[in-house]
Amino acid sequence: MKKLDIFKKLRTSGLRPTKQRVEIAKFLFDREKTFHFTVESLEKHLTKKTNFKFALATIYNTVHAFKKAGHLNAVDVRGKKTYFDTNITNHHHFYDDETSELIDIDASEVVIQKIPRAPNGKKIKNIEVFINLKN
Amino acid sequence: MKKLDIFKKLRTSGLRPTKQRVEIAKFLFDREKTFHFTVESLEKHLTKKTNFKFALATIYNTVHAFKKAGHLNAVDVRGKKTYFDTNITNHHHFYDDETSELIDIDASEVVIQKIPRAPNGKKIKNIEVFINLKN
DNA sequence: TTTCTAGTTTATAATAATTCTAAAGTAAAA
DNA sequence: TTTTACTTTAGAATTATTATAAACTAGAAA
Repeated sequence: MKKLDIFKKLRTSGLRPTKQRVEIAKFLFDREKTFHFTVESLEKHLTKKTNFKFALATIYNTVHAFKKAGHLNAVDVRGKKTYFDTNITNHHHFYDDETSELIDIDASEVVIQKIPRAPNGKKIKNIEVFINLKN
Repeated sequence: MKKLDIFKKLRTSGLRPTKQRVEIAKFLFDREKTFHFTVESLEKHLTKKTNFKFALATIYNTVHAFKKAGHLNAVDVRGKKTYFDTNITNHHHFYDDETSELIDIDASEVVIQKIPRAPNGKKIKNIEVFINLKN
């Protein structure tokens, strides 16, 4: 991902490119494979990688701005922490309860043959499939 | 649901039938349709319906014992609170983000034609489908 | 029955994740 | 440059949940 694209992510999220935000955006978006994180894990990675300090509030704010702009997705997983996903394409997840690990499943790997129609005046926004794992 | 069944739910959860627990079990299981609740909403319903007082800790403990015994399911939903479901059969959900409302979908209403196989040494425990709604 | 014991309820404290706040700092417009 | 509006930050506040310990109670034992 080019440097310009990082700035574009920030700009389209309504965020000025400050030092912290640029590092967060680089860390999240400058990679081949998508990945999953919590605010806590992101903070650890960032401080380790950059030697700067990141207030948790800054990370929360930035991540939420990215989510609002559609550059990140939140994933609903059992437990207290919120997981985020840099994969914003329509896709699904394996979830391993024992390790709390999420694994992406490409949308093409899941074919749904039949679903009920949405209730009274509602429309279907999207479909999420969770395949829970055990050993 | 017969009174005996309420006591059976408690017994099979390893819980003595105390006043509070009997009321909780009656409220949860003595109904035609399954329903969804949080600990907070359950507390409100119980105090309104019975005029007793229920410490939150009692509700947490009881609900978790029911879950552990398989009489309740936890549902992963966006947001901080944990939702529970008295429907313990294999099934799916509509979720309405705007109203935070969950609606059951019978397992037979969803047919999945293709899923990927589980990763390295893992097995599939179950599959949950969430159909997110919009207006 | 009454007594005793282990399990229970309760209020409150502790914890954990997240959000808020207000002061000090910084990017970018003027 | 100077100014202004937006940011970062540390720490306080909030929210959901879990832990604690003292008072209470169901059910076994006498």
